[in-house]
Amino acid sequence: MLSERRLQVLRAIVQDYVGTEEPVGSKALTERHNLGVSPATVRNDMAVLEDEGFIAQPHTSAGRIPTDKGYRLFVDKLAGVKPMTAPERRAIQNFLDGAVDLDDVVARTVRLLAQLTRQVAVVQYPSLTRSTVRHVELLSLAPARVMLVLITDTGRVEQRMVDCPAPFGEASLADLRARLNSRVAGRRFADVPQLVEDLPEGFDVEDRGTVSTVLSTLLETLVEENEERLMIGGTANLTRFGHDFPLTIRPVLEALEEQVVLLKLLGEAGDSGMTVRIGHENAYEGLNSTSVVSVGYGSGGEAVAKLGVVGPTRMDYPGTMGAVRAVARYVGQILAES
Amino acid sequence: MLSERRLQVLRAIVQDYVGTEEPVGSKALTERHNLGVSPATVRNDMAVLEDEGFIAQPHTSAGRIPTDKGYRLFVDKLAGVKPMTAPERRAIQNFLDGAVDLDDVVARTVRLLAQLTRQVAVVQYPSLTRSTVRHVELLSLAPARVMLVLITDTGRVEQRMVDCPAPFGEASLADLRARLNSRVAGRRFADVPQLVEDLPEGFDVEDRGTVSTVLSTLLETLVEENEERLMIGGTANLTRFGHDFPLTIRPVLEALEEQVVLLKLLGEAGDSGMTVRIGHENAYEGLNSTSVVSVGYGSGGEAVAKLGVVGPTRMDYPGTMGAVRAVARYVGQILAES
DNA sequence: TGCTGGCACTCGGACGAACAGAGTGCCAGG
DNA sequence: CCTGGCACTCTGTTCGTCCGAGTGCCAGCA
Repeated sequence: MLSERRLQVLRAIVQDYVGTEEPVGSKALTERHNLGVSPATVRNDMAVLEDEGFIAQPHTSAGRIPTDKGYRLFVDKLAGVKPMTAPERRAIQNFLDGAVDLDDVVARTVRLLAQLTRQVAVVQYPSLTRSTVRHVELLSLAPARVMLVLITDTGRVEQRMVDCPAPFGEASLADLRARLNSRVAGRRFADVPQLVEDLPEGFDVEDRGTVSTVLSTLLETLVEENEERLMIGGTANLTRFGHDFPLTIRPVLEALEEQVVLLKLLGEAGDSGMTVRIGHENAYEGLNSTSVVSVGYGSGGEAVAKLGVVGPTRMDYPGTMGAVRAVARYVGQILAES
Repeated sequence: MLSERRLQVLRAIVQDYVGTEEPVGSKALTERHNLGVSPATVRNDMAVLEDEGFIAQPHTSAGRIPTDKGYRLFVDKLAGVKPMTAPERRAIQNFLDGAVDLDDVVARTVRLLAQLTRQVAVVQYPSLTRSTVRHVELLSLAPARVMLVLITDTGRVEQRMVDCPAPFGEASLADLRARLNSRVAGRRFADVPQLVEDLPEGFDVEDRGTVSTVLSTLLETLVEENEERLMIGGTANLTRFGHDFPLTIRPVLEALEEQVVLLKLLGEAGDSGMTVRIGHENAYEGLNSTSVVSVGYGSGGEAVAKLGVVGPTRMDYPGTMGAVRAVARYVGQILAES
């Protein structure tokens, strides 16, 4: 176990490095933080911290920088979550309150997060499978052509075209619409498959094919692959990283373009509470020099999706965590109201 | 007027510079292109081209690079549009055919364009005001709460919550839905305002307030500001630009984040045919060292939106234009089918 | 046992000189 | 009007030198 002072030294190193972006030496440390001991003592502590793997030197005769392990300890034990100030909270609320629909909420959230944290923001759309059905609408566009529109309690809307095997009358359509809604309205999407399983049986033989087609299209839209969407923003903040660019920024941009990667990233994060994944803790290689701070958000107590930011491992963790938490909270409120 | 050979020299300079990313000198030119004259002659031609402002040298004793004006001449007079090969065309079609809904079409188009051109792709959603109404749906969520869902012929769906001034019965809602659709279905969005103007008059006094509220919400969604959406992709390609990064890439990323800027950019482009804006021809300062190739696309003969790519002025114009044109064509087809 | 001041050592980054190479402009001759 | 030749100008690179920051270690002190 590390002594109290050594932890303080580590904390000081992280804070200074995050601020200056430069390796920090023993002398500078004692000057900026009054640790009450001499540089020599700090050097000894640093040697220990280095042995333990919490810090490293880029080369002999340079200062130390925290390792991923060092950041991990910092986040877990040494730093709290810095709460937003009252004006900041007010600004968040005002900004989000102006949204007109779900797309707008998500877009605003992304911008907000990016601005607050000065990093790349990622916001997942509310998951379909974890939402409840508000309404299913069926529209007849042509005798054998139906449009299926799904609306969730979080305001998300999905639509699909369905080509029917046989013409389908207006009356049958109204019938199907009514029966479908009475079964699934207000229920969780995850339960829909069981709820509609035996629905075709109540219909005339000639309509059953169409009913089944409609239902299977409905179920398809719930498949994981289609259901997850997300929005990102603040990529311009990547240019603040370091000045060793292309190598750093390239794989990050690539990762951000691959929604699959991002979704996996968010998926791996814990389901409740805030998750911080530091450097190599991220499975995806391109993100090995970045940290991801994410948290679930939802209209009720339950999380319907996640949001977070991606930034350099050298980031202001307390501030970032505070911003992420605050934004998630307000987005949840907004969704609950709509 | 420039002699034929001088134009050839300019063409060669553009081609070589695009290929190598390095200033091209007289000797290298005569070696790679058989112009049939000596380097000295080419030098004289270059001096003329430089006087006319088509090329420039970064510093004395370096080769020449094309100026914006040079690229302009190249695009207008010296280069055609390089058509896609048959396999490429097939790949485009296959890739786009798999889309399940409009979001998917747009998302796939962005990816495709980014891959084909290895640049940043921008795709605008079909404009509301230029589309026609397929259906307007009204759903009662609570006694005084209605959800408005707009569906266009291009598959775009918009929804809004409406808080009614008074409770609104299921019967009145059905009535409104029917009357509204009979008036606007199949009509252009741009005409909707006039078409619904006198609609409240047909209703009972107590319902008129609600009807007006619903209608004004409907009209709001058609306002320019909300109606334009777009998607971008391929930002990772920015890292291929030059190696003088941060300065170049930063403002571009910032511009791309600002949808307003992009929309304006696309808006300025000509309405029909392909538009190429080179370097300083772009009004937005951050894009002064980039070129934008854009073209309208649409389900019929008429353009409902635009798509294009943003890349360095030093880009393969014929290839890029070919890809943009081909993709626009196929997207139009897909939209017409759905 | 733990802290401190002192000291020799290492290494990277900055600075400057010298150099090679690419490319130009100009000129005289075909 | 084209060509070969020539002197000139710049840039980028390489190499050596120097400086400073920072370290590790050690002996002394509480």
